[in-house]
Amino acid sequence: MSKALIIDDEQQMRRLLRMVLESRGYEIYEAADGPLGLQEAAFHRPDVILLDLGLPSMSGIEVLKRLREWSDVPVLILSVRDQENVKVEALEYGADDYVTKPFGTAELLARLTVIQRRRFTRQNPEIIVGKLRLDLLHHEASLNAEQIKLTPTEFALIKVLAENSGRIVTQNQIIRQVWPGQQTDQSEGLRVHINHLRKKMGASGPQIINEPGIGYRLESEGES
Amino acid sequence: MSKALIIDDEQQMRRLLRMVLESRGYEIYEAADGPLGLQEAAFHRPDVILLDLGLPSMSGIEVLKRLREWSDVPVLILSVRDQENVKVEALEYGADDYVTKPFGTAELLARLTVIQRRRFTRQNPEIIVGKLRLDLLHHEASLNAEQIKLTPTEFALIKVLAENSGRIVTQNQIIRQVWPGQQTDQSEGLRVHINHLRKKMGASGPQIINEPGIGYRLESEGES
DNA sequence: ACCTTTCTTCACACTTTCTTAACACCTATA
DNA sequence: TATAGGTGTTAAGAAAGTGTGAAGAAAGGT
Repeated sequence: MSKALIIDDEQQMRRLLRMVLESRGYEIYEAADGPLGLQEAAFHRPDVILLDLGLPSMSGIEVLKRLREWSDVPVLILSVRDQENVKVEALEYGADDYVTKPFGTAELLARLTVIQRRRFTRQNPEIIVGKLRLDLLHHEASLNAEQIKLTPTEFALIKVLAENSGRIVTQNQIIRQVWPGQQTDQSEGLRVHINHLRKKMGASGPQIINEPGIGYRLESEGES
Repeated sequence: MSKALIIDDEQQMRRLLRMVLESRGYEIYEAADGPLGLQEAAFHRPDVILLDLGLPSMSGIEVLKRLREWSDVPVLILSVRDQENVKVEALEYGADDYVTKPFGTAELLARLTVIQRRRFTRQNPEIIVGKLRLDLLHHEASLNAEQIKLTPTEFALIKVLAENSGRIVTQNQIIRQVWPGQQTDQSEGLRVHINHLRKKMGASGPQIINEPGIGYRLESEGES
């Protein structure tokens, strides 16, 4: 049975979510604000977290940030309409998906299933981009079936790029996921690590393309 | 190739749907009543199900209910006019959309595409104006599903226009949002960036219309 | 404590993007 | 037709962003 943690300050919303999720067999924990939510997350180790962005005392973003320093639990964001910027920020900090209030229960459950399945497949997990293969379980990378040695930072970096292969990943997205809970400007170092990765991957594997002023994009070798 | 399952008791309707969908490259399975439909769904694992609400022996709602106990496959409801209550009920039980008989094939195919895409793609914050699509998370822009490369300033500019598409945005409004905290007169540069955007978007996408003395307006290609 | 590995910082060359400026154009008005 | 205000277009210098090598700092293992 999956455990779900609901972090929302409105009791009515918590009750609704509890009903919907319990009917699907979830075991429910609730928290009315951010600090409590983090506490519950640490204690009960839920399999998925539903996080409201409009919390009192501590913003949802802040909760997510702290959470991501030590946990990879799937997080579904609950937001109201017209918070586009905040939603983008939440996804950059590693939220998995979001639904907009008010939402249909069918949509909510579908998204929950999807993000949980995504994490689950990552327990025996690998990401493949062209000739590059990342073994997330053993933190090993191979190119053309030949193993290449990556440092932890390099691995975290290529992982972010590979998860979004073909799409641009902004520098903020990268930095927030590779160096969680860091406030110093890391964009200096980012360039260096990108440089190292390019050297190790060479010309035969996927290419790390720079989009000036925005970020980077991992492109499978075969594509245009 | 996508697999589609048709659950309908009228043979004539099944034949019609099969023709339409096969011409679109779907692989078709059929079932004449609810129990058979569930069986086929479990066995073939279709990518989408077309479900008639007026079934004998087991109602469409009942089929949907049972289906949703173990599957998240997108379901398109086929209903006749004057079944509003049933349609609402179907949506509450997790149907994705419905069409009313008799329906046009174009509408049917369009809805199928939409609900399938909705299931499998992660929802990113995006703005869509006609053929133009802005992905706010990845800072990507595409026109006719083809990616176009925009610089950061260009992206910020088209974003402001797209958020207010159809409406006039004054030059001051634009400048304040694209160059926040700037006091030097930026209206010189604005014209240049507008020019670049027009070139990159060409004649097929939305048009940037100038309203002399006031500002600009983004107009979706189809409108007057 | 030592050595090794990894990370960060810095300097500088290079590339892309932005801003500025000049001028052509378009439209309304006298 | 002349004039003026606003706009479209182009080009070039300025600014910002990026690639790269190396060296010092930090972390980890022995």
